[in-house]
Amino acid sequence: MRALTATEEAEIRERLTAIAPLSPRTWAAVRALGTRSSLDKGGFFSRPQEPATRFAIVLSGLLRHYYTDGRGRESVKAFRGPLELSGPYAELIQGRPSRTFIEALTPVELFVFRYADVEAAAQTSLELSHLLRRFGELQFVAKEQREYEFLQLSAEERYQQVCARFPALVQHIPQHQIASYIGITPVALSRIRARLGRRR
Amino acid sequence: MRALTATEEAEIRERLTAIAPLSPRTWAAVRALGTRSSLDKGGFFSRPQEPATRFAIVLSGLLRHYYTDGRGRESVKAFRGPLELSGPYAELIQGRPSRTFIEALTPVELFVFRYADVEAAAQTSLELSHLLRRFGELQFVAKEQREYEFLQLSAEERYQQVCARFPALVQHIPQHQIASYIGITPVALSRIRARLGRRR
DNA sequence: GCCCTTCGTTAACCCGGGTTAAGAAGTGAA
DNA sequence: TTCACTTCTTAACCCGGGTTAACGAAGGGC
Repeated sequence: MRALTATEEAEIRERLTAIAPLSPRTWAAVRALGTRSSLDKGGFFSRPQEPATRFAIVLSGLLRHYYTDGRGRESVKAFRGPLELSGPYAELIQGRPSRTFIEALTPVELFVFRYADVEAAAQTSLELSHLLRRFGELQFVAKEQREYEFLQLSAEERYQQVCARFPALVQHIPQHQIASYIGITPVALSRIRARLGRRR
Repeated sequence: MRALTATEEAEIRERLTAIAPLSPRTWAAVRALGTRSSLDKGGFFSRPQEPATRFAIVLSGLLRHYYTDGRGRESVKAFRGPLELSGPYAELIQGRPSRTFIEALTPVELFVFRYADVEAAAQTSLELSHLLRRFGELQFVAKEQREYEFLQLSAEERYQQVCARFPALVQHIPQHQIASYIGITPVALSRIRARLGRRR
């Protein structure tokens, strides 16, 4: 378990500062709470039934958040890449066991926090409390954006949004996972792609 | 503009306390920031283009959050009833102009806050900061639940969820607004209801 | 009373996406 | 190399929901 490189530290700090102001003291406290950790491709950062206790900042690699229904059908909630935050957030908030798989799509390096530690620190730090709040708010905005896409966009339009927003992702991720992310089957996505290809 | 009744005060306080702990001092500060206000049926608490500056606790009545796309098609994001919070939350958070209509479906009594006031107060109050955080987290959980419903439930199942969760609402709200809430057309909802009726 | 609007229902037709199945191409392991 | 597995594509068929239109019922305003 290596320490953070100077570059990684700077990146994380900048990332957090973009969410909310972060004094040197608070940053030092946050940094001390995290530990570096890695996952092999195919490994899991979270699985259903496990207690939800940790979240992480992605240092490198790509993760996928998903769950399965009773009949084993997967639904992809999100993909997370470098400097994004990953974890079973809804379950952490609610103090419930995890219901979501978080899987490494590539080898992944993480900077991991125990949620309870951060929460405890936020009890005495306005800055940290504010950071947690801003973080929750951003998560909310992202979900509302997704709600908008389901309410007002067709599957084809949702696919084009994904292509526009995460061009790198579309290259490197199995297509059926993108289909699941936009709420359709792999076959349907294949047809959409054929349609778009023909049309151009 | 009347003051809050003792009952209303107690209800609001209990409601906020259920979100996060609230000392007498903090409660007094919060209460002092709000003002009572009312809307006639059909009135708007928020409209697109307006600056997003306020949110409110519903004292009585029913509100509907929705937006329209370019072609005037409405999509309902949420319904809000007594003791729930209403406001263009995503826009408040982001400091952007409102994009959502918030319409009174019945005459409505509100206890209104200016978001900037509450934010400012949270700069010096850990308790208030925590309250805002918990509030954002709950909003997030609600949206994630909605994402789940779009990803894994059919329109018919989504309708049954609504019936189970908001039985009162289904009685009193125009059906086409419920259709919009679950992401289908009024005609489709009518067919689903006919199907369900036949089946039982 | 009347008109007008809103709301819900039903029917006909179309189309997008689900389902199943088959096959092609690529990848990895034995 | 061969076999197995995954991924993607295409086709055929079905079904749910969108669209349009017509109709009836309910409610408000005059």
